[in-house]
Amino acid sequence: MRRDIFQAIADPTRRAIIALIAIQAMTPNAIAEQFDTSRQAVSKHLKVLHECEVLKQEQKGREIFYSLELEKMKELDIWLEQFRKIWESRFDNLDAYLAKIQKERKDDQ
Amino acid sequence: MRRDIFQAIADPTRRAIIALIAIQAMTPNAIAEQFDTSRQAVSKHLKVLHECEVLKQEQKGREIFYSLELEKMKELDIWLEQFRKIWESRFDNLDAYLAKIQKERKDDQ
DNA sequence: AATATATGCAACTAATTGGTTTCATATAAA
DNA sequence: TTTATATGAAACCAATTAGTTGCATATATT
Repeated sequence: MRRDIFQAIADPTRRAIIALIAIQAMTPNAIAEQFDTSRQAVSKHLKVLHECEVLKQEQKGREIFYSLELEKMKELDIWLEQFRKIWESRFDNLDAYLAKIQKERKDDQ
Repeated sequence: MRRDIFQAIADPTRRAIIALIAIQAMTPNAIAEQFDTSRQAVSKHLKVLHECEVLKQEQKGREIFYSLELEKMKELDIWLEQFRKIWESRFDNLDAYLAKIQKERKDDQ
């Protein structure tokens, strides 16, 4: 089964769980209260996120606290890097273009 | 049907198509040659990516050139921003911690 | 010790996905 | 004008997904 950060964030409920947990560690019950779906459905999402290593668990008695594994989010950031380079270079081109037409206007004077 | 950038990049073939097209605009046939799947399967991926506005089309005679819509990739970047803030603040904490123990060592001397 | 709470797993289901093959259409080349 | 090429759409299929309900287990609480 495909288990990666891209598949993990494809589902909107999972993205909401990630955003929720980014702020503070939470138990499955506390998380489930924030959604309209059943506790078990949330539990399945947590399983997926844990298998992708997006979340980590910490057992405290009968409770389990899930927290965000920031390193995994960085993987996404790294993938995005290639496009960031492109869009920055396009801005550079725009800068160069603006400088060019500005120079031309100056030359016209 | 859910059609967003997150769902668009969930599939590895689609991510490969995006990366391929980021470099230069390409026709469906040229793209399909890069993959093991059929031209029609690639065509379906292109349809999804186009519907998500990740790709844009430009018709030239009987050929269609697909190119990347960088703005859509920025949407992803914006979503990531919230986590970037967190991990930067954690690094700040690490910096503060390192400064603290360094000071303590100094005090011990 | 009996009961309540927190959690995960199994079995089932409807919808979606990613692929295939076949067919239709539009443009270019002979 | 006939033929070849580029592309998308339709119908179908197997696998996956996201949800449900019911059950099992472990830890607290009474």
